[in-house]
Formats: sequence, structure tokens, C-alpha cells
Amino acid sequence: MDADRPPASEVTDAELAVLKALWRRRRATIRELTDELYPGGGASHYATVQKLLERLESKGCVGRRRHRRVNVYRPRVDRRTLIARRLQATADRLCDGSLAPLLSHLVGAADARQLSDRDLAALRALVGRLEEDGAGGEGR
Amino acid sequence: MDADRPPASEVTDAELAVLKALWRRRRATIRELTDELYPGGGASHYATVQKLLERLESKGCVGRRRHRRVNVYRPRVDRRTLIARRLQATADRLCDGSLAPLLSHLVGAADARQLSDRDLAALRALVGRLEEDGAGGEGR
DNA sequence: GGATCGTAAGACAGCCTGTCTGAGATGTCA
DNA sequence: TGACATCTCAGACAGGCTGTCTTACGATCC
Repeated sequence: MDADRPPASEVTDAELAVLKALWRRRRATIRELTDELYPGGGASHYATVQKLLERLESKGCVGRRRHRRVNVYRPRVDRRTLIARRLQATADRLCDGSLAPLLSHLVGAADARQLSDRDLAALRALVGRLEEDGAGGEGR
Repeated sequence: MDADRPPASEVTDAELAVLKALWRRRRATIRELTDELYPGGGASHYATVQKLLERLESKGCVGRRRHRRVNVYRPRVDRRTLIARRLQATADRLCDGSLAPLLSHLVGAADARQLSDRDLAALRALVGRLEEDGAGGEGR
């Protein structure tokens, strides 16, 4: 019983640009996206966006609904989901599926002050939660 | 004298298999790698490994030295470097370059006990350090 | 009825990836 | 010396992916 998660072959750069625009607006037509991504673009740019959306749809990243004869697209995955997929893919490729080495590296990067103050605050909050869990039972 | 780090276009699957074999042995000839990766493989597999090594070299991932007329290859990047590159690439694509969201996700995945005790300890230590530093200001 | 806008299907070139071929240099051994 | 094996180097090649673009067609509106 897999929650049909097609291995989601990576989202490409151009596709990602469309998806990001869709994240900003929560829904949009091809026309709206074309106007945003290719200001002053013509029919061919329109078709490009159309094709990218078609591929995003086949990857399960966007959905569409007809509204007055026009397709209205909306995202079906959010940024965090894409991050999670990519991190897991990285772990699978490089660490036999374990996420720990990735975390280990990021902790090192934090040392090198690659994190903003805001990032650090978020991290402190997360670790605070983690410490509570750690102190509590480890039943689950 | 630019530390010309070519953005290191991603290492592909087949290339990674060669690189992993090179990580295990610390150096190896094409012949040795071919025997390991394509047991009983013929001349064409030999050439495949050779081509993959050539591309890895152009990506700065392996180096070679002639030893008695034969090229001996050795890795020039380790697993952690590749992890770092990939995490940064993910951050660039999805998080405007910030590593924090990645860390955030991993910490979330962490209390699913994917982390070793050592990782947790490192994380706590990091936070401890951050709390100390946090009070004082830093250069940037 | 014609202009305008949207959909749908697919053609296309360029790149990447993995595989493979061939030519040439060098070393070994009978 | 000459046959043979082994290695290097250069490059061909097909298949897939990516981004772009063309065309055909249907609906809508004045």
C-alpha cells in the first residue's frame, strides 16, 4: 500500500521555475504564469510553460482543474516535500540511505557560520524540542 | 591561481560506482576497477570504466599518476565533499542558498531515531556552542 | 464570420550518459 | 626479431532528457 509516490524523477530547472511561481500564487493559469516568467513572451513561450506544466503534472507536482473552459493549475507538492525527496535521494546515493551523515555535515556548516541568525534561532528551537524528547521516554 | 572549482556538474550513477570502488581501495588501476565492477567483463567494459574515470578526472573527482607505464587512479574528493556539494546545490535550488531549511528537515527526521548517539551528541554540542556564541556578536 | 484565446499533440535540436570501437604505443617472451 | 598481450587515447554512437517551438483544432466574443 504505497501512497503512490512515483519516484518523482527530479524536477528540472525550468520546471522548478514554474513550480516556484505556482507556490507564490496559490493557483494560476498558463497565461498568468507565462506573463510572469516570460514578460512580453509570445505564443511559443506560452507553449513552453504549457509543456513544463504537463511534465510537472505527470510527475505529480501540480494538479489542474477546469474553470470556465480554462485550466487552473495549483501545486500538489510544497517546497518541504521537494527538499525531503532530494535529501533522501542524496542519502540513498551517498550514504546507503542514512540521513545522519547529511545532518553531520550541516552541523559542521553551522560551525562555519554559514547559517544566518534566523537560522540559528530556528535550530535552537528545534534542538530544544529534541532535548525534551531525548529526556522523555524513548518508547517511540 | 583560482581554486577553480568547476561547479562540478553532478557525478552520475555509473561514475559514482567507480568512485565508490576507488574510495574502498585507496588507489587502483582501470583493470582492477573493471574486475571489481564488471566481473568477467571484456575489453568494452574496460573502456567504459576508462571513460568514466576520464570524466571523473575532468570533474576534479579523481587524479592519476603513472606508475610503470600504467595509470593509477585515486580519489580527489571524499564522500563528505560530495555530500557537501549536493547539499549546497539543493539549498541553492530550493532555499535561495540557505542550508537552514535542510537542517530543519533533517532534525525533523532525526527524532525518527535515524541518528546515532554520536550524531545526537554532536548536535547537542553544536547547540551548546551556539548558545555561548549567541550572546556575543560575531564578525558577520 | 472572423479575430482571439485556449487546448492538445507532437516535432525538434542539443546535451548528457553509458557503452563500445579502433588505432597506436609499449612491454614480454619464444 | 616478431607475435602477442596490455594499456592509452580519441572518438563514435544510441537513447533519453530538456527546453523550445509549431501546428491543428475548438470555443468564445464582437
